[in-house]
Amino acid sequence: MKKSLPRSPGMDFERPLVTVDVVIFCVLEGSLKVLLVRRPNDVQDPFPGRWALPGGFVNVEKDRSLIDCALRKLDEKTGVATPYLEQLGSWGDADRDPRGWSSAHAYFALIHAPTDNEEGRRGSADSQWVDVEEAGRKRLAFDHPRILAAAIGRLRGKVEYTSLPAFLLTEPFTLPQLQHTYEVVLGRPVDKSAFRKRMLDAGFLEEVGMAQGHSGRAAMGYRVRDRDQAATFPRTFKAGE
Amino acid sequence: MKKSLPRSPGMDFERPLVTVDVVIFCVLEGSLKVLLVRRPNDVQDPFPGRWALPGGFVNVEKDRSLIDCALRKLDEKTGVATPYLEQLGSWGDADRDPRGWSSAHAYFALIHAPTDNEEGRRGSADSQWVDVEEAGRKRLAFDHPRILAAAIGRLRGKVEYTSLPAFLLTEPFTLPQLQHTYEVVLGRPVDKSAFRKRMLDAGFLEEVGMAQGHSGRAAMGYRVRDRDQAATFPRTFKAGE
DNA sequence: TAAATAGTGTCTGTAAGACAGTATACT
DNA sequence: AGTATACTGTCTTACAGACACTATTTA
Repeated sequence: MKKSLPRSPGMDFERPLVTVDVVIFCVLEGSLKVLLVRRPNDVQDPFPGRWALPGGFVNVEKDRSLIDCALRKLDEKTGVATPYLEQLGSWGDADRDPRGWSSAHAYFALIHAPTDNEEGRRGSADSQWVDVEEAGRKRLAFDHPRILAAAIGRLRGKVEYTSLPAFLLTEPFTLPQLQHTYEVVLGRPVDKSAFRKRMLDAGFLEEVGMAQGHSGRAAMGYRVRDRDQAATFPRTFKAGE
Repeated sequence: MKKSLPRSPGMDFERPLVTVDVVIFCVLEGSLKVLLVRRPNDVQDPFPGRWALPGGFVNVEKDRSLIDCALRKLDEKTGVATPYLEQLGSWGDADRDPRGWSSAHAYFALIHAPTDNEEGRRGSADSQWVDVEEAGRKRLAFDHPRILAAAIGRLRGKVEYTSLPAFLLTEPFTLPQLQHTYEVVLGRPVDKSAFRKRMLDAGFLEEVGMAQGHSGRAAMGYRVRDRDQAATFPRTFKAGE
């Protein structure tokens, strides 16, 4: 297969290792969590037994593209096939992997909280949902601390002016639920009236019937109109309630 | 060197090709330009003779990191050592390079217009400053059309709420010059009064004495306070003058 | 003194935060 | 009826766009 062109004379140099890592977020038990996996406890392996972001080498046979590779890893770890997925950046240098010059393509994904029957809410022995604050303090493998920090920074930043938190909820959801998700990610309260105006004016939500089930007045249920892209607002949030 | 750990059994798979490409912008003759290079006219080579973005394979021996590699390519093509440099994204799949599965790390750089004595203003036979509109219509090598489109989109987008155009000018510059640069990149006029308030309030500029030399009233000269990061504004521009 | 360009002041519209008020569900 | 929650209306403030005005330079 391939090598349709004659092998150029300049092509016989050492190639870097290429990995894809995915920072997977969800909101669970009222706080923002990230999925960490435990590296195999094998002395052959770099960082044995340490927590790390899910990821691994690109498989030239199986993966048609970087995004395919990211989706594959996400599906393997969470069973979620259609998340919000965004490229975060890439990190590559001679020292980040003891096995050699390596470059990592990092993605970040937003998924709704796992239900009790899938894979267990709290994770398993080699895979766990960890509070972002706590994950930031852990001594993760490779340069995953800076990748995680970049992901959290990007998420917190974009929440100020996009509809990203909508992808952290199961549909349909109500505006109070969405507001709560914003508050969890931002780490501060936001004004109810301003919040509702903002979300409804942005026009990315679609009414989908009343949602009942708890005490108090019933709320309108919504879903996002176009799950392939986030809405952006013209202005950032200010202080709050 | 390296290979300090025993070669793991799972490490003998095919590695993708890894390249770094740089989208280099400047403002020349009143319009936004991008640097294109001509690929060698060699049948061994993919896309012989076609225009492409400057870039090439990561050299594991010479490049300590991806950014180093990007800076090296920029310096080789333009002689500029301290540009504004930002990671744009990465593109990788089985088909973008006929020589095999390849991934490209793309950066974009903003530099001031080349002076007449360096390398020639319009470029040379194998390297040319091209208007972005025209470059967008060219049939560039590889998937460079989509990388270029992403870079232009990112630049135009960020100009709405950052100080990026300041990096397209030689220091010191005046506020009218800066406004003109914004207008060139945005492709539309902006209001003078609002513009000045915005720039001065953002506090990223530093007065550096009056600038004379042409007809009309002399203007204050400025330089950016911290060349390592762009300022961001709370709001986006609206329509204009 | 006129032309050209730099810089300022004032008005207005828009949109968000504050917060109190109204509506509708369940017990 | 009372409580809990969803939703709306009104006031105020901040800030950007519009645009006319003043200031300072060169010809």
